[in-house]
Amino acid sequence: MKTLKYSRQRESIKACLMGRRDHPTADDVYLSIRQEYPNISLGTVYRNLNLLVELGEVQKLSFGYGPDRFDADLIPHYHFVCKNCGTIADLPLKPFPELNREAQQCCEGRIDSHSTYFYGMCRNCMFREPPQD
Amino acid sequence: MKTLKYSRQRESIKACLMGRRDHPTADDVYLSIRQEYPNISLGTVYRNLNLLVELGEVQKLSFGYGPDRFDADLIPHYHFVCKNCGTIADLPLKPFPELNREAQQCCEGRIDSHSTYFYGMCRNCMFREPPQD
DNA sequence: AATATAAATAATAATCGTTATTATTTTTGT
DNA sequence: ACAAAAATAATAACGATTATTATTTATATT
Repeated sequence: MKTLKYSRQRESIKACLMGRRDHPTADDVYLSIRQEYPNISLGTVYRNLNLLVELGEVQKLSFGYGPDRFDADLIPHYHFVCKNCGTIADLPLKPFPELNREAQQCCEGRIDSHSTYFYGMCRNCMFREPPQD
Repeated sequence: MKTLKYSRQRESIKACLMGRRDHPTADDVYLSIRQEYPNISLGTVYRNLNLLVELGEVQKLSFGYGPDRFDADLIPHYHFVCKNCGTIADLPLKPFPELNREAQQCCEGRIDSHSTYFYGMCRNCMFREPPQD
């Protein structure tokens, strides 16, 4: 069988993710880790991020456009995406289980989960941008 | 200003989308249109699909993995994704505006919309696949 | 501590989905 | 019929991600 072996790179990747709140992309993580391990390769970052997702230690966020993001905060929560600047923010909002129940009532298959992203304009952009007409 | 000109290819693309319920990818549409216009190019399909989305005549679906899908059904509704076979199904479920309201209460920016996808196993796969342990 | 193994790595190529470029064709207004 | 603008087919380029491979590293066993 395939056993998991320790790797300092993986530790560093996980530590990096746990240390930030900005939902970095694989490339963001790569740039950050490079300061400690200057010749880590991007492929290693991707492989370990995916591994951590499989292990359930990290979650991957995919919303419509741009590269995927990673989040080490395992407490279930929704995300907000600013359509203007692309920033992702955590919403301190517990996922609604009743959504799955509602959907189940009109679905012939079995519903296990849902993913919801909220879109709009973040506070920063609201002040910086000209008001919409 | 930039005016829109008729194109038979665009008409065919829209007709194709309106004629099917399976949420095809750009490539699916391409293969279908090729029967009528054997040397249409994939770029033309992408360009027109995006144009139709901008015009609000078609919606684009992006959920986590794989290529984007397109849907000519403009009545707002949610979608179900089978994690086993990848099929997309419409859920005859009106989007919940209260979701936006709930999220707005704990968001400093302005929330305009949300996108929700439900994941699970479709009826077909439930019967075909060994029951999960 | 030395050795054998299996897994992880860095470097790099390859893939996938999509967008950009450009010379040519088609639409449309005069 | 003609000119101007837009759309096209063909193709190159792109960004994000995965696959390949020779080398290095971690770990279990001697």
